[in-house]
Amino acid sequence: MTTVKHDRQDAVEKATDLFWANGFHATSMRNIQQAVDMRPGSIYASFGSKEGLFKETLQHYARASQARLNDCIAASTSPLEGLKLFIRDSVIGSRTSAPSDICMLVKTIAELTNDNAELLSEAKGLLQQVEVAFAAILVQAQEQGEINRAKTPERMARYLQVQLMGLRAYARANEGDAQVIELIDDVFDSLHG
Amino acid sequence: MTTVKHDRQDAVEKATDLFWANGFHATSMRNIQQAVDMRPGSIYASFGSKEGLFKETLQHYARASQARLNDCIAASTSPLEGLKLFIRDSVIGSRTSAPSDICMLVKTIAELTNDNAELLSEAKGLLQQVEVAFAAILVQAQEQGEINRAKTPERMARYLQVQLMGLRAYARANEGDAQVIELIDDVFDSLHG
DNA sequence: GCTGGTATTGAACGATCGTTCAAGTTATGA
DNA sequence: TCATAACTTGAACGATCGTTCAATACCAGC
Repeated sequence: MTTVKHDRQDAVEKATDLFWANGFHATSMRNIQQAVDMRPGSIYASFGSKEGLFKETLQHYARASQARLNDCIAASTSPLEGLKLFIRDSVIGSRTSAPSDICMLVKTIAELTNDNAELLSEAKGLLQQVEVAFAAILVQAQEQGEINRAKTPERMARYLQVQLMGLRAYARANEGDAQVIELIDDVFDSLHG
Repeated sequence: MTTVKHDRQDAVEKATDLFWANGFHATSMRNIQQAVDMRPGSIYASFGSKEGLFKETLQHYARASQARLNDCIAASTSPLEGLKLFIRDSVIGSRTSAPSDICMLVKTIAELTNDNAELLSEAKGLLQQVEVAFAAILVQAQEQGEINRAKTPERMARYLQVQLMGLRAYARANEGDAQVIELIDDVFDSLHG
């Protein structure tokens, strides 16, 4: 059923791509109006403000990331391999298909300050949810004996989060894929030891 | 000798703090005019444009970072310990004293796009210089037998770069220092193995 | 077919953006 | 002391920013 009412979900997705590619400040409402084919009045009726729309795109991005993580786990024979697939896909895959190499949440906490305190803490909170998801998967990996129990799942999840942030930032700064793949292998080798 | 001519170096330093804290787009020329106590004409006579000034601040930041790295090496008994001191200081020290937790160069490549291609590649180039400096120090560490020669200095320098980027981003996203210190110890433990 | 509410339109608002430049001020050398 | 060069000033420019709102178009229920 097609309605005259604009598709909210579609608008959020298109806005996400713009914000992800260009950041909060460098994306103007006029850029968004053009991308989603809505006039300012409709956008403001739906989302309230630029900040309101941006907040929804952050949540949309995080939701999509969680779904991709679940897919990677489901497609793999073990939890740890699923994690590696996810990280590989996040770091390498984003280079061509995604709007930016860098994680949108990391990009956001890098760009924003206390001038946009609510958006900043929203991004921080969503990042912590990712870490929690990592920890849950690592618990399974420990139970299945894939990794030893020398370190707590929380500590390893923290470690993985640092690696993912660092790898994606590094991938943005440097062109070659080969070196990055090598680095990812190093990360998962160190998890077994 | 105090001249009526404004102090270029001082202006660059103050502009660096502003750009580092708020990013390129969120820092207006009027913010800078106020911080450096210059009128627009003088600034544009000295630096040409906002982009020109920003480029100089990137170079100033990189120069200061290199100097701090040298200081850390000089203050330590071994190359590897000097590196650890540098990374510790970069990640923990920046939390209170510096304008931002995150490396200004990483923040820049996260924020900017091809709309500011020259600034983007300038930041990338300066980041590569840091990696080269890491590699040179790791060569010394290998010669002194601090770390084995299983991996090339370039590969380990790449690894360190990823860690530094990741740790500083993580430090921005999460409050506690203790967890970050733990993570840094993990990094240098893995370098010996 | 008419009516009442809901959604959309696009011109317009004041604020702020990066930048320019004629006018004014200060230092220099003869 | 005065002409000239060097530097600073601050008002002003056009463009664009996020946002508003009266006018218009649309559709459901009677």
